[in-house]
Amino acid sequence: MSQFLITKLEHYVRLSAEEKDALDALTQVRTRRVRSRDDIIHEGDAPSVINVVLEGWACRYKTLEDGRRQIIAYLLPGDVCDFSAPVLREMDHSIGAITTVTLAEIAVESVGHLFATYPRLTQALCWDALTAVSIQREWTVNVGQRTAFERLGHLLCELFVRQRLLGLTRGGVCDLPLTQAEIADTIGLSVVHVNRTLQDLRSAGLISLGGRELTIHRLEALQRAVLFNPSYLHLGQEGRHLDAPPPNP
Amino acid sequence: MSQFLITKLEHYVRLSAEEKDALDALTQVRTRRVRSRDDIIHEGDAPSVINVVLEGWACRYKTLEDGRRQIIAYLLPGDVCDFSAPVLREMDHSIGAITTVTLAEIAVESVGHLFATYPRLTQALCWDALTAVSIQREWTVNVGQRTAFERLGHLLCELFVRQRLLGLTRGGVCDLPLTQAEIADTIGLSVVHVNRTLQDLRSAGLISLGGRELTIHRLEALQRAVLFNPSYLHLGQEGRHLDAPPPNP
DNA sequence: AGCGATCATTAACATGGGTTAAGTCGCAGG
DNA sequence: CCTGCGACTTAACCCATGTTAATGATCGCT
Repeated sequence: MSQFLITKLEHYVRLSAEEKDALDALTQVRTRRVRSRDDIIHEGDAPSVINVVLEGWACRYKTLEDGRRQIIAYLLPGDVCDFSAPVLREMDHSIGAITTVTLAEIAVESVGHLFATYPRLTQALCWDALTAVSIQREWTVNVGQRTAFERLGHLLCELFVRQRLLGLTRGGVCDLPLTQAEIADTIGLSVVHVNRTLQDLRSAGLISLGGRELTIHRLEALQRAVLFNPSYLHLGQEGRHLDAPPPNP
Repeated sequence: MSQFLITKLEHYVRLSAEEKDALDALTQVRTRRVRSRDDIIHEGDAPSVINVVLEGWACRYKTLEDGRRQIIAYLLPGDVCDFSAPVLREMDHSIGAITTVTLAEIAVESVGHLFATYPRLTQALCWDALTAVSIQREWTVNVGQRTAFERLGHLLCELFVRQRLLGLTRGGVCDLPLTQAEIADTIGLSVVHVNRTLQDLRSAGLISLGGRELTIHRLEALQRAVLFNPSYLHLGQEGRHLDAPPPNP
């Protein structure tokens, strides 16, 4: 069930069978299904459980009073939605389902117990949470400094590499269940310009995109073209050989 | 010494004298002084201690290969530089001193001891760390969705409110030791446009800025004009009355 | 007091990306 | 089979912001 979470954590720390079982047990107690486009948690809520994505894509987002929306993060299988809930109480942003999403609902106390019992697991979950923060910082760089072409390419690189980490890619191909409007709200561009920029990436022979599927034809070339340096993903030992950053002289 | 850190944490959780003393003791063991413009930690470093700003301003930043720079966060007195260091090892970004900065260097083990001994303190520090992440998310929204005018105003609001939390404001006045180039690299604009936008804010009668000092003449009006909603700062009980968000119908 | 450096300001001009408005395609539902 | 809706695409036009460059202020240092 929590296969993806385990796969991800094992890139940081090797887990014992016992630890994996404990994690697996937790995610099976209670699950929830949220339909595409519905909210998983809404800003202002004080969730009483911790949600983990088991299947499907979700996103964090914030909406300004006048309707402008910024997608702040994508949550893929194995990602934790609301680590902050037990401490901060009120959500300062919403989480929405992109596709239909299956969630594990985990009681806060069971997580506390997990932490107290398995230090290695705790370490791995910390690593994961800190990596999420690092991704957030990189996104600030992305919208702050990069051109439209770079922003879009960078986003696609990230989503591809993150999926590869989960074993969700097939060669140079991966899912990409986003509309262009969602992409636009992610990288701070208009839909029209996302479309234009997508054409540029296609005609540069770097990617194909359509039918919810992304193909990256030359990952290294794309990475170089958009200044994508995967070190912010903190792939760790296991990850590093999977995705050697382009040797940058 | 760690007065600002304590002041900040007390907005989240009331601390006992013993807890405050413990915190204070930690920050007095070893301090370091870094001159304006020098780096406190550089990307790729694996710091062996945890740095806390005692005095002065610092910033997190990332540099792209071609020299573009994005400031990712400001660190004010009481802010922790590198909570992630013990887990992730390598820094994925740099931290630089804006003004001359005094740091407390705290051994990782003493923090572990602190956590084990004082649960309330642990909770407060978690709250603080999670708030920092929330600020990072808001910055993504800021550069992604807001106009130049809103971005700049939003940044100024944040820096003012954060300083007020520390007791560092004098009426509507606070320090602002940033150059326009630094502001530009923070909100993803050119220096020239920051200057223009600053003129707009001034001629709207909202602020005065000069000589490292910012005056906000009408905070509520400014907040409304730039869609600043302080809830992402998670001010908590104590903070809320200090800074009532504009009642937003 | 004068010098050099850094920072702020302004003007003139260029452009990346936004806006508006059609038009097309695919597909779920009646 | 038609209808309607959501997503994608394209074109024409426009404006917010970038670029370049020159001029002033400010300030620490000698």
